[in-house]
Amino acid sequence: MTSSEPDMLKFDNADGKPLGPYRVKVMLATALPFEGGVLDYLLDDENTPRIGQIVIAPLGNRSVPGVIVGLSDEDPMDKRLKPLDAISDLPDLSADMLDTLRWVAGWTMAPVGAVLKMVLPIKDALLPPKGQMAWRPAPDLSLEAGITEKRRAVLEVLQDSPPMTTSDAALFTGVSKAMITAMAKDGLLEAVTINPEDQDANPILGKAHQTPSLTLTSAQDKAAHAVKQALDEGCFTPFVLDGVTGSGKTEVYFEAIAHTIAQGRQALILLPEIALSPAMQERFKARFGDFPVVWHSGLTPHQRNRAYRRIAKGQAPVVIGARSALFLPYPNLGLITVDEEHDQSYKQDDHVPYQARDMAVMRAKAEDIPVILATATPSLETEVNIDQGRYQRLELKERIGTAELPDMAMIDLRRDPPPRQQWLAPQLVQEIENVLEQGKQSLLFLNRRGYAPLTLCRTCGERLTCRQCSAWLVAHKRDHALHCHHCGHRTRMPQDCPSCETEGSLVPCGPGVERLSDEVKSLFPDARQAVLSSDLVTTPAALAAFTEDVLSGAVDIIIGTQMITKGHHFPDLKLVGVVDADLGLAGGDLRAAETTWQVMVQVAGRAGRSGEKGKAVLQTMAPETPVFKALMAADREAFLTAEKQSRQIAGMPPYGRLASIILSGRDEAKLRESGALLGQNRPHFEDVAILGPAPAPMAYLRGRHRIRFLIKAKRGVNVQKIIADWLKCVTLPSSIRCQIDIDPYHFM
DNA sequence: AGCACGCCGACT
DNA sequence: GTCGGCGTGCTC
Repeated sequence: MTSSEPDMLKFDNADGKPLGPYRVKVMLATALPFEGGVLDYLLDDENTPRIGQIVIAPLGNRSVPGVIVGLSDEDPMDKRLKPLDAISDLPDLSADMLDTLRWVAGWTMAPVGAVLKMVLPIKDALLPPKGQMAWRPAPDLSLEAGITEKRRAVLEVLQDSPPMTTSDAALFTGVSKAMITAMAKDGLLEAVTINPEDQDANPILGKAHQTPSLTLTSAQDKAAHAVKQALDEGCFTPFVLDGVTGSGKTEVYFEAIAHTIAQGRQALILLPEIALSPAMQERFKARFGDFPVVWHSGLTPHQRNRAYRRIAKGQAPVVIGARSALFLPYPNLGLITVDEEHDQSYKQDDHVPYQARDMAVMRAKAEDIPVILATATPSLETEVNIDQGRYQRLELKERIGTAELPDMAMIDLRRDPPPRQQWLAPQLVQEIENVLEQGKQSLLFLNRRGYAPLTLCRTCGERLTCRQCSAWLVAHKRDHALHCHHCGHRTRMPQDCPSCETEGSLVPCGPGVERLSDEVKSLFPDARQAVLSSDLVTTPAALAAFTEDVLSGAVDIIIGTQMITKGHHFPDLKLVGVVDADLGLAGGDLRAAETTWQVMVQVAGRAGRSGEKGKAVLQTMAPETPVFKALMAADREAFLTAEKQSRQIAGMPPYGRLASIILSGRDEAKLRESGALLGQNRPHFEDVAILGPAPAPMAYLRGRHRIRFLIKAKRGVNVQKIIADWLKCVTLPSSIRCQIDIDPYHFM
């Protein structure tokens, strides 16, 4: 092996004969607690090990994906060593990719194996699919021989097509599967093996970049040009594509993607899960002539397998995916786009708590490629990165066509309150009435699923809470049940108070979209309404039906949760009412003001996109709040400046650093003990404040009590190191779980 | 983290 | 008499 092939392990001896068998070090794609998540395995001398090679290894009684990270210098003849189960046919992970994984693990303080699991999420997809049995007409067949018309028709179809499986043949020729097998038995058909992946061998969109691009506005063209230049230079450049709804951001990044395809490289588009609608895919197809490969949690195992192998083999030029698509092993990544960059769902706490937007920038840096963060309302973190010269802003100021931003108005709920048990102020009701008379559409935005967020007992004051969590149970009218939005627990709505047993004493408090729907029905009995929430619209088909109803004008009043803010275009929308603008401001959430601002700009952007000026009305108890003042003045700069200042003064991200440690356990006393132990051993640094132990935001979740420490540090501090050193000096009982979250989003 | 082994309660 | 709870321990 020459030094120009650094990934190839040195394994030859002086005679040039392989030194086998090998004892290889394999990083396993599962969260193992010990050093590096690496175990040794036996590789027979039939195979030549390479660093980055994807394998499947036995572990206990299971079999898990892994990647070869080196050769062990210990004894390869060790009896305890297990041989690898299989070696993948997929391209190796690059050294850069392995470095990125280790970096992500270090940053998130997650085991590397947990990060590798995001790269190798499905074991089955690492090996080629089994060949399928298919049929074609027997070669020396004479059609004259007395066969039935039906059989002759089947043969004619199969003559002109590639071999088909039994069920495909039956489907395409319109006969039963039994007929196909009977024909095979009679020697009319010949069995051949087909590889189900053959049809994927030629990448789709092979000629996509030749599709004539749309006419871009000068601002769009300028933005697209900047990204194309970075693509040509082939270097890491983070862009922020900043433009209001309707300014044509999608066309710009589509243009950059076309350029990436033309370079023969892969492009990845990350979207918030919910925005992965068929509508987005259609839009893509309209531009590129074919559908992209999609990646999200709703795929069937077969679809996942197929998408994964196409991605890993470089046969998917464009991938549109949710955050989990970020760490897939693209062999030839050329561009990453993070759409709706500000969307907080990019930061999620599943197995590895990471901020997908930031990791996308890291990945782009490791791959030395450009990355586009697209948004109408940049997150504060992104704004600061622009200020400090790390990101380059591409501004799309012009709004396409003649549509203008809506007029903004505020309703002070203290001066103009709605009647008891109602949530629409008289002024808003009047506005809806006017719009109805014009035959246009209104949208009411309320970010609360269900019927009522709280049920309480009129007699004893009991508030119904989840027994597994400490959260309020949300009443849902549709199924007459109480739902816990934290753990998914459901119970039938009780008749009597579970605490004092008074009959019929329970009353729903506050509005959810279902209750708002009732109110609209009683106020406007003749108006046609549609509700969009994740409880009622659960499938892509239902979402498509909803969209169709709105677009065809079969709906007068739309009621929606946050789901409504993602990527729909309703041209007849004249009015947007934000029912409770204060919702996002309640509680001590760091990003509450930012979220409220973003949601309002997004929702307001829905109104009046087709030429006429729309109107956005916000109902609030606190019109003097700076967020609302800035919004009314349409003064984005004033809002951002105020928000940056308050974060800077508080030493909060992005000016300071935050981390949280959550300890959880079923035994509350034991948990307290562990909390106290950790608290006693806290380190003391000048630039670091460690708060806690305190009850975690969800003090009781899924049957586990939770306490939390919050680490607040100055910007340059290595919090990961501090936490690692701190945890090293205590041993927690195994029944206590310890979760670390770097830059947590929920910590009220 | 999984997953098995292993010892104590409510049920076909 | 079993199914099933989660405590403990191991994975090359």
